[in-house]
Amino acid sequence: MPNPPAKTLAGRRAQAARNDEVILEAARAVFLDDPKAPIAAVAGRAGVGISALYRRYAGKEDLLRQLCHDGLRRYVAEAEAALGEPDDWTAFSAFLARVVDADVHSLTVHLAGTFTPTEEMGRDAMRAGELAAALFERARASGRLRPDAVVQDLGLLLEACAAVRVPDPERTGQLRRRQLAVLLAGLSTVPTADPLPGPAPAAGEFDWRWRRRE
Amino acid sequence: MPNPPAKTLAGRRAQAARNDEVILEAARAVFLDDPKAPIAAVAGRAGVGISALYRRYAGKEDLLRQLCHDGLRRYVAEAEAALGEPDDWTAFSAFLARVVDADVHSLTVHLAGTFTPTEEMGRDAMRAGELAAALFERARASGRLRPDAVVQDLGLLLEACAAVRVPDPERTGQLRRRQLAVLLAGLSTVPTADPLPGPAPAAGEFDWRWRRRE
DNA sequence: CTACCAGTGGAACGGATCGTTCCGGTCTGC
DNA sequence: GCAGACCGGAACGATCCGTTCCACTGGTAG
Repeated sequence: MPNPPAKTLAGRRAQAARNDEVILEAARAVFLDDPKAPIAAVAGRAGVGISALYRRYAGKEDLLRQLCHDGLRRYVAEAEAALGEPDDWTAFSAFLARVVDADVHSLTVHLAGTFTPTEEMGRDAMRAGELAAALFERARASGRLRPDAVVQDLGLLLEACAAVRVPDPERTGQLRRRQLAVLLAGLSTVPTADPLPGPAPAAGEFDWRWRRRE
Repeated sequence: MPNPPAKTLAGRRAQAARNDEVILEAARAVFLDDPKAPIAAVAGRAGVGISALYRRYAGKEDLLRQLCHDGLRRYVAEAEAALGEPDDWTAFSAFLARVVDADVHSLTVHLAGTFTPTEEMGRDAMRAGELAAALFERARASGRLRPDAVVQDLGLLLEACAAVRVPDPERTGQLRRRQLAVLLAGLSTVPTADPLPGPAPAAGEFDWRWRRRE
């Protein structure tokens, strides 16, 4: 019981431990793509049976809650890390870039309401708000933020970035960075010299929406 | 028999004509709120029975198609109207404001894929693209647009505005205007003097997402 | 070496949802 | 009057989905 032979490969315990990881990853991918995807889709994506899921989580709600809480913790972690950055504006914009890249917004806000939150999540959410406010105030103090912007504008900004979505996840990331750059420029007082990032959106790149869904 | 008339305007034909309007309006409201809402929700919102719907449309797909096509026509109409505006930048930004206000983006892009489009819609979509490009080029010619912005960035911009959503529709409109102002400022080369419009988002204004959804 | 059982795949079940059809009733226009 | 346009809404059948259940397998303890 104490020590499994080889951790790299076979072993029932090893497979189970690996499945923990694989399932969470699949769940993240699937539910980010569609917050009300069926549980079977997660199992399919993970390449495991449904039992493997129900062995780990009491039900769908449990899984969603965990996923959302993970996102919240990620948000808090990124904010704390950003507060360590000396330059005020850099701390602010880098934080947003990290959050956008990790798609934390979809993970938290878009999954919220599909489960009953725990008290700990409430506390974490409050802390997240405080940290964001701190970063925002530092950015404001740097004088580079429009004076009429408020912390809550970050909610609009993150929503705008999360709304960008194309079939290819990597391309989605690039376009979100571009969107973020435009929004940050719009919230800024000093005109930026940097060009808009990423390959610009191309003609027909959004046509996939017109193809029949599901 | 236990049904009193209770109508303000007499005439069966009049009621039918009124229902045409009421149903379309209800359908717009309902499907804008949730693109895959059940047909019964539209009937309920319109205050009519389901038959009143099926008398007018062959099926759900038919209704969706009509709604989407209406949105497309609205887009084209607004673009044509905007092209009449003498000032290049004003034509551009006013067009976007009208489109955002009418929520045309949700009506078209978000409903696309839920039905098989007609050829006429294809033509209209193409014309819409050309008109948007014309407006964009005029804005660029005015020198007020960042040179590295492209027409397709309008897709990102509209998506960002459509993503703003709170329970109160009027408030949603205000917040979308604010989002649009930030994005336009971000796409612009000259710093704008106008402050961000509308009451700024308030603390807790986005908390409704955390309340349990249906 | 062997008996056991943690861990698994996936079929089966029951409930919910939704598009569409159908029928009985009402009221208008003629 | 009365034919039929028009309506409300129950009923139906097709999915879809969360969860349970069961047979099976191979690592592991003793």
